[in-house]
Amino acid sequence: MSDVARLAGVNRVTASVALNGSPRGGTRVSEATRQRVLKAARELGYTPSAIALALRNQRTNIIGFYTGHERLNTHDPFTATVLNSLQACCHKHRQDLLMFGSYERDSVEEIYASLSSGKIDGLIFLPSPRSPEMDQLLDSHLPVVAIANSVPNVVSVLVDDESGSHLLAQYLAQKGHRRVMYRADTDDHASTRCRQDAFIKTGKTLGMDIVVTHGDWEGNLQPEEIALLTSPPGLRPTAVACWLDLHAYFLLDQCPRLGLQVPRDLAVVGFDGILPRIRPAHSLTTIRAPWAAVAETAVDLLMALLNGEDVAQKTVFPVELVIGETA
Amino acid sequence: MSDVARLAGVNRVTASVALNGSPRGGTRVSEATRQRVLKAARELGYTPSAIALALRNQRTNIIGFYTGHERLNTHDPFTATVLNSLQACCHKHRQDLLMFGSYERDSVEEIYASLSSGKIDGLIFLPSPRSPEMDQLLDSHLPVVAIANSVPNVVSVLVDDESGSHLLAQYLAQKGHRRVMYRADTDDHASTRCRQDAFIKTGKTLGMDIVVTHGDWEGNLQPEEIALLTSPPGLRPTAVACWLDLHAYFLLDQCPRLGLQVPRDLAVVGFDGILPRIRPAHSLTTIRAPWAAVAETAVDLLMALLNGEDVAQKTVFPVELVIGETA
DNA sequence: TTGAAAGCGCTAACAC
DNA sequence: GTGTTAGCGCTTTCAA
Repeated sequence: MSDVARLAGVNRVTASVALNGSPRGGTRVSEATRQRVLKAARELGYTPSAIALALRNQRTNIIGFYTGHERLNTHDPFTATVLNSLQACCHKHRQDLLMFGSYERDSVEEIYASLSSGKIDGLIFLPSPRSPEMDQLLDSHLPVVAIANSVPNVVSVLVDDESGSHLLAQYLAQKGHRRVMYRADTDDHASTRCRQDAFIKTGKTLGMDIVVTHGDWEGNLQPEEIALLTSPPGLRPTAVACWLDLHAYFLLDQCPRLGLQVPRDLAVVGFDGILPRIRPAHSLTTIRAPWAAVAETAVDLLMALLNGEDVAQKTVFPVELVIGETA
Repeated sequence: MSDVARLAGVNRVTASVALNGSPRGGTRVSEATRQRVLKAARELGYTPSAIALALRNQRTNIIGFYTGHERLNTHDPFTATVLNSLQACCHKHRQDLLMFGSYERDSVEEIYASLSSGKIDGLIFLPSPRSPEMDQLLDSHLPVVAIANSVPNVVSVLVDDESGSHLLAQYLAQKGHRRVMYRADTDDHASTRCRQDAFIKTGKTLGMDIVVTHGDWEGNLQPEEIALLTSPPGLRPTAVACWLDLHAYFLLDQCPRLGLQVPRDLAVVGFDGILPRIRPAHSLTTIRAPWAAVAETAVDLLMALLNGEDVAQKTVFPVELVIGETA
């Protein structure tokens, strides 16, 4: 910019104001000088330095996306959907999106340092299985908005997990299912626990016998789950509810191998309603939630937070039952 | 850091050196002072400012990922795979990954300004349909590595498109197919053109009649394609080769509606071999390429470029034929 | 072994 | 309408 100023024959500050306006919007430079400065800038191919601006303004216009303690898996349809929407919404606000993926071997201190280095103005946090303790981070002054899982003392954008589970249990009960297996999350998040508790509560009320099982954290079937599913027809569950669509799809893949025909021998339902880009083999009965809106709202709220506005601590989006061919 | 220095009773620069070492690695501070500084830093919860460092060193340790002119679609299995791998590899190099998604309405100037604002040290470029002209960008001094499509004068990491198409044409010919439809990319990239040309060349040599068609840019079937596929058995193609797996999957979805049973009535092959996280309805015959390695290599090369090393202008990875149930 | 000076690129606040 | 000053947080060069 010094060069631009020199070429235009003005002071650096004048150039700055000519290019980017003055603090209180007042006309500072004459039209003639402004034109001269603009011309000089064009000739020199001047591009403002985002870094210098960031240092000056204490604001980078970058927001971070952090998913916790396995590396960011963009293959995951849920993560992909959220990421897509975050990206679009950041763009709308003229912010950039920085991806944080941490690994097992990273210490919490490292993550903390990385997150609070000033590189980002705020953080969108998608709590995931095996996130490290985030207390320190959340105690810091970095504005954070959590997605999908409520985190104490953090602005959170959620979907109505309770209603979703309620709808599913009701639907299965109405279809006559009384012995039901619930494939729960291995980790204990507010949201996943809520889905589980609500399902069990409604199910019990409607006369269901519910057995809770856990896949591994990727959703693969465990030996005890296989044992249960292959026990004699009068004993084995007639329906399985999975806490996440992905896990339901994995189960559906295994059914032929287990000699189970869906939905005749086994009904399967999921939760999240995200349609993969490539149509899967089964059309799943599930709960659909407006994840794009969730992500967009999260960014909007984060921007509001950055502007010093007060925002709602919790935003909850409604969900709906989508009936597919699996239950 | 001033605070840390004050608390430790030393000068700012002494603190700096104590925390991060001196330029030429010489011992500069006594162990006693170093300990005092470290202690002070811990007490004050000091975190270095990435921005100040960036301004000082002219290096942000952020690298950008740019896919051109529609918004970054992380839902796309190909993009997801690349992104995943980029993220992991950036982490390995202790770099952060910044996502650039641009939209139709963004002018090339805006994109250029954004990319060359100094926010990123270098760029991974995934040329995609409808990328804007990047000449200006590529003329700039921003180090760039292109993925999947070779770009003139830019370091590129590619897969062997020619061999892939050759293998596919050979396979289809050997299965007896003589009337073949080639679903080409709507845009004219080096890589996609290479796939198409090689397929046609090998196919012709082996006695095939090849009709080239184009889906829309998302891969949906167009009226003329439907007309072709539903023409009388003796006339219509017996096989379809798609330039991208995604488009093959879209076609496969439509086949039942067109009264075509795969592979009896129609053989379908794709190109890229990326397995979606959720198993699709069909196991596709395709060309598999090591995309994770491609992305990783791209980051490695970019880092080398940033360190002022000379790197190969082109890196080409081999591919292999994967036989599924669709051809 | 430590301190002082200078500067990375930019702009709010204040003179003139 | 324009120029001067000072400082965002840090580090390299040089002098003590």
